Amino acid sequence: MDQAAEAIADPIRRAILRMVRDERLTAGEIAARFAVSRPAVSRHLRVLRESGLVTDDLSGRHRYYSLNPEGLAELHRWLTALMTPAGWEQRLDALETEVHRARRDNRDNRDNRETA
Amino acid sequence: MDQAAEAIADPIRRAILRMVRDERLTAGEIAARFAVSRPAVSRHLRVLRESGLVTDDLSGRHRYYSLNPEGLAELHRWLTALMTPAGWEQRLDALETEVHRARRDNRDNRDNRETA
DNA sequence: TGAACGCGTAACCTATGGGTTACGCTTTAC
DNA sequence: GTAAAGCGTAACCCATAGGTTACGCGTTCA
Repeated sequence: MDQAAEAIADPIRRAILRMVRDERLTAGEIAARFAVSRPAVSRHLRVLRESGLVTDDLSGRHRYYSLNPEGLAELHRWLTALMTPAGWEQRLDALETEVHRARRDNRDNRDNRETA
Repeated sequence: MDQAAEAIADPIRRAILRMVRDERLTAGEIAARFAVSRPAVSRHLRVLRESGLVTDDLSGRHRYYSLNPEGLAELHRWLTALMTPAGWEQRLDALETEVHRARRDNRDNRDNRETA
C-alpha cells in the first residue's frame, strides 16, 4: 500500500491512471497528452508499473498500458477503515451511497454508449 | 484532493492518521511514538492540518489532534471511481462487502469495549 | 515572579524526485 | 537491408521534502 500511496501523490500519475481506466493506451499516446517530455512520462509509467497500479502489454514496438484496479484495493481499504472511526456509523451510510452512485454512473455510461 | 493525496504519501503521516483515528492526542504524545525529532513531527502535523486531514484543538499549552474523516472523503471517492471501470461491475460488489465489513468491525469493537 | 513545560518556527543540510537531453535497442516499413 | 518509429534507460541538473539543532512564545505551577 505504501507504494500505491506514493504513486498517486503525483498529479501526472493520477492523470495517467484516469486516462487508462477505460481504454488501453500506448506510452506514446499517453505522453502526447502532457506538456513534459516523453522520457519523463516513461518514468512515471515505470513507477505506476512497479507499484502495481497499471499493467503493460507489449505488442510489437508498442506498449499498451491499462489500469489495474486490484492495485488500488489495499489503499482503498486503508482509507475506508480510516474514514469510519468508532461512533461515526453515519459515515458508513455515506460510503454505501458512494458505491451505489458508482454503480449508477457505470450503468448510465453503458446506456449512452449503446444508444450513440 | 491533491493535498490529501500528497499528505498520505509519507509513512509517518499515515501512521499519525491511524493514531488519531479513535482518540485525540497531543502533539507531544504523537511525537513520543516516533524515532524522529519532535520538530519533524510538528511539521508533519502542519501538513496534515493544512490539507484538512486532522483538526487541532488548543487547550492551555497542549494542542490536541484528531482525525477529520471528511478530509479524506474526496480522495476516497476518487479512488472508488477509479476502481470501478466500465465492465467491472463485480468490483462494486467487493466495495459493498468492504463497507459491510467496516460496519461489523465497528460493532465488534464497541461490544468488546462494553463487556471489558 | 521565575523556572519548567509544551509546542511551533527559523535556519540550515542532505537526499531524492522529477525534469531534460543524449543514446541504444527492437520492430516496422519502404 | 536500411531508415524510421516507438520506448526505455543513462547521465545530469535543480527544486524541494524531510531531517536536525537552536530559539521564542505562551501556559502552568511552585
